[in-house]
Amino acid sequence: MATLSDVATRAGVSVSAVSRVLSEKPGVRVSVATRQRIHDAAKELNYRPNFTARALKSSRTHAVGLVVPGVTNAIFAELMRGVEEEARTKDYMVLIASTERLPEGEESIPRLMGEGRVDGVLVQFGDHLSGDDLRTVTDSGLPVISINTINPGSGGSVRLEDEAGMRLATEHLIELGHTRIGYAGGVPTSESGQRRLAGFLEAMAAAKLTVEPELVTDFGYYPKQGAQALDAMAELSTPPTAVVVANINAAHGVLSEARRLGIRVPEDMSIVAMHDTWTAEIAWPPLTCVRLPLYELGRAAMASLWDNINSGIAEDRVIADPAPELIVRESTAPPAR
Amino acid sequence: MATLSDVATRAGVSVSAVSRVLSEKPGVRVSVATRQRIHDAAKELNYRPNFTARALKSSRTHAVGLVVPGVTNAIFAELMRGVEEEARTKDYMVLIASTERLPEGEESIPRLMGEGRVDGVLVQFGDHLSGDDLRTVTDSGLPVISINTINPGSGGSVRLEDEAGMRLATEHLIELGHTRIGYAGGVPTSESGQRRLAGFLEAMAAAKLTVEPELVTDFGYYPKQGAQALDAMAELSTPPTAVVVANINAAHGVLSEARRLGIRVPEDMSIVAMHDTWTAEIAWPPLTCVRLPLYELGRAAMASLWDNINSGIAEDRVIADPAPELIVRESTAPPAR
DNA sequence: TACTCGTGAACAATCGTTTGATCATGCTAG
DNA sequence: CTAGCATGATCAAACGATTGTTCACGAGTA
Repeated sequence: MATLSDVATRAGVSVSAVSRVLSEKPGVRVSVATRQRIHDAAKELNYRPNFTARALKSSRTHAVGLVVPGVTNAIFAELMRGVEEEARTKDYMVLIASTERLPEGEESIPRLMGEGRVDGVLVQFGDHLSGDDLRTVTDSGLPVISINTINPGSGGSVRLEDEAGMRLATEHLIELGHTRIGYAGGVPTSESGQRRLAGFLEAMAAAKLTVEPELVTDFGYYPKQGAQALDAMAELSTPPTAVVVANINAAHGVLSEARRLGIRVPEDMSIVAMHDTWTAEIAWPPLTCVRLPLYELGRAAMASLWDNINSGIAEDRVIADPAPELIVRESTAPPAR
Repeated sequence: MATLSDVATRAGVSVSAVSRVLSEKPGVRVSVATRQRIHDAAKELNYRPNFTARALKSSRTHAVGLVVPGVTNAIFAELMRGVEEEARTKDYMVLIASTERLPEGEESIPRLMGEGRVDGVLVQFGDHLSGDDLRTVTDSGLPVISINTINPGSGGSVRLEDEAGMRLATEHLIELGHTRIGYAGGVPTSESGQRRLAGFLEAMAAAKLTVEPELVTDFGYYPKQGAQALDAMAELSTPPTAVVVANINAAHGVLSEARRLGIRVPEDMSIVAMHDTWTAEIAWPPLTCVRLPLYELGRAAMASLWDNINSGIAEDRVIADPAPELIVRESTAPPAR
């Protein structure tokens, strides 16, 4: 690990000269000859600036934290891919902090943030992460971008067109001729969950369809909770002929539970899900989904955080490009008659 | 962000006193009174040691890099979960570096490693990452643990019982009565790929079954390549009645291609796959798999790296606990007769 | 009284970079 | 001939923590 002073010695100049030349700031007065010698020496020694020293001096770590509920999740993976890629273009690194299975009293988030490890944080709140945790984060004074939740405190946010997406999904079922439509939503405290429900209700209202309370569930976004939702609906005297599932992971649970209960999809029941990950295609039947730009959401989140870090501006952005798109596969069909 | 000297001022002592008290090294001589004042001051100011300063002084960043081929991958996710969790117990953070879609000439890996950002690196080589890249990594002088590949240079490794796993998968098909069994493997340059193929061949040899060369393919571990493999086998005058797929992701591709070609699974063809991720259950039919301890592999990798960082010892470990296990679902059945 | 020794705490150097201030040199202009 | 100035480079002070060394003080001993 060659240091600046190693290079300086080899080139026969001072460390400051080396630093200035190598950092290529405009307006430094160094002769062509020494410039050359410095570059040569640096190359010969394979010099790389020490990140910790740089970070200490400049109080910039060129790293951001990404706080997510869990990593074994295709939705998260897409998001993360976007974050990663955008970070690369900005010359940033990404530190993952999963809140999955956090022992109580766990300190990893405050530690991540309080010790100057990162220049900012991207937070995607899952069901089990509350506003309190968010406060811990925002109170740290670090730039924070929250993903899919409008940040109540300061700090910006990025989110998707959840409402429009759900409307699209619901309209698809309505167009197919369904009138008794169920809704399997996320936990009611989640903000994006509320937006999705709103989208569903809007579409139903626009079609003058009634929404019976027992057809609206809010167990959560995971496969097991999707299964729970289906159980609840299947128990009804007249189950719905179609279900809008607010999350594709939950939809996978709905699908397996349907199989277990002998409900044929889409013959007995149509399923349409929010988010289009690669798992939609391997499911049986392949899931009809509404594709929201998760990858772009990740990129936008990182880009916003970068802006926030560098200029302090914090906005709430809605990622609407590409627009929500219905991907029709084989889990939806007209209702049996 | 309170610093040591802020605390020192408030407690009316020197920074060194504060440092010694707060770091709780045994054998420091500080009176109970000042000790108390220091602790109080630290608490009041919510002092947290600055990570960059600490790292610079101690040349320990308490962070490791995790280099993986891609993040949108259930196998990787399991692995990463293990790494994460073990890292947490060791008070380490994980920096993800995905080699997916790396622009050519991309420098992110050498940068990650060369700049003193991390204390060590975990590398999982995908198909498109060669020994050359590995050399870049090992040459940096940093502790490296390679995952699922025995490191040709120095540095330790952790891997799974690929051979035993494939034997288990193959024996399952043999026991069901299959004799004409195909093999859809990974790219031949991959070391774990070679071990898996060996396991398959061993099991076949032990059952005195012949392995026709055209039934052994090596397109790769991704869904599309699984589909390719099936295409190649379906074209044969007498296709196999069962296929061992060396990777579950490829198996998903096999399944959809089978559907496209009108091959019923398991009636016309049985499929057994390596690795058991949550996607196995959402597939149709649910995939019979061999479960290898991916999560434990991740934990072991991180633990090994930690050992390597702290004591310089580098071993090649095989993670054999829990042992490979066959999970029978619905993609395998006796051959039609 | 003078000396040693233990105790509790401060001093100061260091890690590798960055950057404002300073300095030596040679040249031009008055 | 010298003040003034642009040029090219060095000096030195940070950033925040760690740690070997030194120092002041009082108690114990000869």
